[in-house]
Amino acid sequence: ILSPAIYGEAPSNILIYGKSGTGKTAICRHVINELEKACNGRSRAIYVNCEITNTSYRVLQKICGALGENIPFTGWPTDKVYSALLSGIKKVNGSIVIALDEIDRFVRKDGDKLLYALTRINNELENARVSIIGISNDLRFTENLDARVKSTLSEEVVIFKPYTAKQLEDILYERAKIAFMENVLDEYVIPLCAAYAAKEHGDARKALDLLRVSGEIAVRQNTSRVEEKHVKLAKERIEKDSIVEVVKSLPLHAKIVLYALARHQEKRDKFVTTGNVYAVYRTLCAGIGLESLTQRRVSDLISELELLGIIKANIVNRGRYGRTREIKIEGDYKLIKDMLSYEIKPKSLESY
DNA sequence: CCTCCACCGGAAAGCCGGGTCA
DNA sequence: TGACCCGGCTTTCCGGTGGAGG
Repeated sequence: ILSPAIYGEAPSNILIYGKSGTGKTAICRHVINELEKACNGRSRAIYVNCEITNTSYRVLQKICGALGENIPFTGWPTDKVYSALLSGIKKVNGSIVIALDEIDRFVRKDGDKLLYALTRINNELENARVSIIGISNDLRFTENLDARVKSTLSEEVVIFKPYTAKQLEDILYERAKIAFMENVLDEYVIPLCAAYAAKEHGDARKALDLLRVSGEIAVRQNTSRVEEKHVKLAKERIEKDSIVEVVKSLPLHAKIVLYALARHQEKRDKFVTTGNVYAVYRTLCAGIGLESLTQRRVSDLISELELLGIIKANIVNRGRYGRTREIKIEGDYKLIKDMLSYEIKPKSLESY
């Protein structure tokens, strides 16, 4: 699709979709590098990761910087930045390919104004042409774009399918050759890593993490070989870490609700109802001198926790005893409880 | 077959911090 | 600088509901 750029012509705009770990970024960067090499300075290719550079201004600044127009990282009015961009572009006597990675994050935060400007910039140019590569892992992100932007941007759409287990294996074998000494990997280690990752929408990054952590665990255990059990341990550790991450970043009240649930579940292993959780939640709030939210809101928080996959909440009808949700923490509630008990310290823990 | 429990979940409006604009 | 807007979070209000028990 990009080959016209080699002759200084403008390639079509491209939208690339794919789940995380399917190689969008890696391939895009590689292709862009090759492109720059192939066209020998005639055309230019610029890569911007919008997850880090996530405001219009800074994206523009990045692009201008790459075109040799230095702009302070804050302070200029937008129109001045645009004219700097224009003069930067005019210096190039060919086409310019701009890759915007994680474009959905940026649009969510800053809207589509910049994209609109970029897709229309060609109208003001004579001998240079700009085309855009948008990379997103959200298939629906174009839905809330300006219709004109949407249609120009998706001249070409490329979808990256998730890797199959077999493909993941190939990738892992390739890397293992570099990372491990010969014959330290047990025969089933790589297929197992691949299989785990394939289950999670074929995420190659996950597969590689799994293999690396397995290796680290084996080293720490002073064994000379990496075996299946290490992979299993690695999987557990990665899962645990990600739960810890999610729980840490929860808003305060969600944490208290979760803590209430964990404490309740510790007492009785059975499912807990919304009413139960709410009662415990209120005493916890009172304990730390915090205004409690309404049950309606807590009900929503519970739904959010379920969406995050930390808890399970099924709606059940218990006839005479009403309709409610049966809630349970997925996996290790002790871990969650211990984590949160540091943060939430009721004055009277024993009151419940 | 009816009742009524104990919530669910939609709608609408208020609050608040942050940003925009003239 | 003040009027205004926006979006996220929260409250208020309320209609809806599947089935155990009468």
